[in-house]
Amino acid sequence: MHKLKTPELHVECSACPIRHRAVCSRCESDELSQLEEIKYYRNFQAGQTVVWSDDPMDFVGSVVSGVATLSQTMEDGRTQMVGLLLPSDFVGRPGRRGAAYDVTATSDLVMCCFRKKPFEKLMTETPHIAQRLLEMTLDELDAAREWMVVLGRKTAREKIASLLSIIARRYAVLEDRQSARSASFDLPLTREAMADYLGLTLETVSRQMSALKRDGTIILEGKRGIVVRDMSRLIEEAGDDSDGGFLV
Amino acid sequence: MHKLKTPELHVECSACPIRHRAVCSRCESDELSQLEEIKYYRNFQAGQTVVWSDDPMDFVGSVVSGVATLSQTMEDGRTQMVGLLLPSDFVGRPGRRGAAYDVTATSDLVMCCFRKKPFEKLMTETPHIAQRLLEMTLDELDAAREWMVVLGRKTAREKIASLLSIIARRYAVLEDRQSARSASFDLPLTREAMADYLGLTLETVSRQMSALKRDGTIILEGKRGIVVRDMSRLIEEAGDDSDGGFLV
DNA sequence: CGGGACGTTGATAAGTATCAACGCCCGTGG
DNA sequence: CCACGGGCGTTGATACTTATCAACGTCCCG
Repeated sequence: MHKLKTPELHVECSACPIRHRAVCSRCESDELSQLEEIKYYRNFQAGQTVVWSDDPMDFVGSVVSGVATLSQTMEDGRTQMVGLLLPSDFVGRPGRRGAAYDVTATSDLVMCCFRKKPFEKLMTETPHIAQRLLEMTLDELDAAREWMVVLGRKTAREKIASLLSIIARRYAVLEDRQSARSASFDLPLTREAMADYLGLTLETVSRQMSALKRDGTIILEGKRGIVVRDMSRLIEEAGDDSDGGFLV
Repeated sequence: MHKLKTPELHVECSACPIRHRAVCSRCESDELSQLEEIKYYRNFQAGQTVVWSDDPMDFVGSVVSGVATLSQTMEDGRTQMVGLLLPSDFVGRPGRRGAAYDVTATSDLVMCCFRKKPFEKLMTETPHIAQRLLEMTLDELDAAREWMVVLGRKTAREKIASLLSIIARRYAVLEDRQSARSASFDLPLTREAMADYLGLTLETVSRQMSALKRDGTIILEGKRGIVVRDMSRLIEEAGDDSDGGFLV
């Protein structure tokens, strides 16, 4: 499907693109060099599975570039995505043996991994890592709860608008363009993946995307390209009282 | 509505019913006595609001007894419950000024509170508290994600069965009766609160409760009393592949 | 006795899922 | 080089689940 990229063998932490957002962001240079010793990079192609739910997982790590999803599948095949992992997001849980969810790369993906045992040891020794991990986990908990509102109470149209504005917001933060009125980005998800995220069918996703396009809220450029002329309008469509961090 | 109970003025941490489950569970006796100094109890009547979303919140704390809910309300009044707080659960986020959600007592409630500033200071000094808080937050994140599957992919009947089995499980854990085949408990929620938790209307909740009763999966004793003769049957109705921790 | 909170049940409407057909794009192999 | 096929997306017709609107019942308290 895609060509195999040559893995980047090793990047200095100090030159790392997620240096000041990831789990290591609070570390001093000596702590960083300890991490440097136990870290290694892994590359995944779009579509590849990083780990399967319940498989033993002997590492934790950060997304350096690309996008991955966390999802859970019921016995009969219904699946629900429970997390979207963008650069700087953390994967894996210290103190647990197996993975709790399927982790799948939806684009080519680079991860910075730490073997779990040494990472756990480091965590008990360097509070800066544990502190940052707590902070990130609390943020993820907030995001999960925000998503519960989307899943439980929003209409299909609002769900789509919510997903688009969350992705736009997260890219804006990563690229430091948070105050822009407009946004354009490539959707890192197929219609089916969007459906799994939103608790809808792919047909409903497709129809609502068409509807938002017809109404001029978004412009579609090819299958994946999204242009949002007016973020505040999209946020309005999402039915949020909060502006989602835009235009504060 | 209910009589005001005389507050328990002070309980020794060592005699506290949630001593070994709450955020303090890892603490040594000297750490416990530091917590003892900054703690105070607050009582709430059923129906009372503990804090409103976005209100300043100068404390964090643990539920000692009773039940509370975390919920979020959209501009137009739609509300979604995003958490159910049972004894030993933690409320509030260190490092944030305002509350993120409405916290409401759904039964008479006793909370063990810590003023936020001293608690945050203590957290940086005693890793046992931060460690336990990280662990609890990761558990909550898992619970939130499990709930996303319920909200996004389950039918009304499965949602009701899921809620009942989660409540049964949590009570069983609190009371150390985890391996019982049957369970009976009082629902700490009205039909409307259940609906807000499940992303349904109260009418649908009522109908599905009646259906589960008609089919013999549950027995209703009055409005709130629930008897589950066979937990495995309820879990089957919930559509879970995991048994939710029962009958392992 | 009246009123209000809570719960149940019924009739109907609305939103979304399901089943099905079709279009586009791109890579592969004859 | 072109035809084929598969992955992905769109659109339509219809079915089904759940929401909405409404009536009524029960219990408890003033």
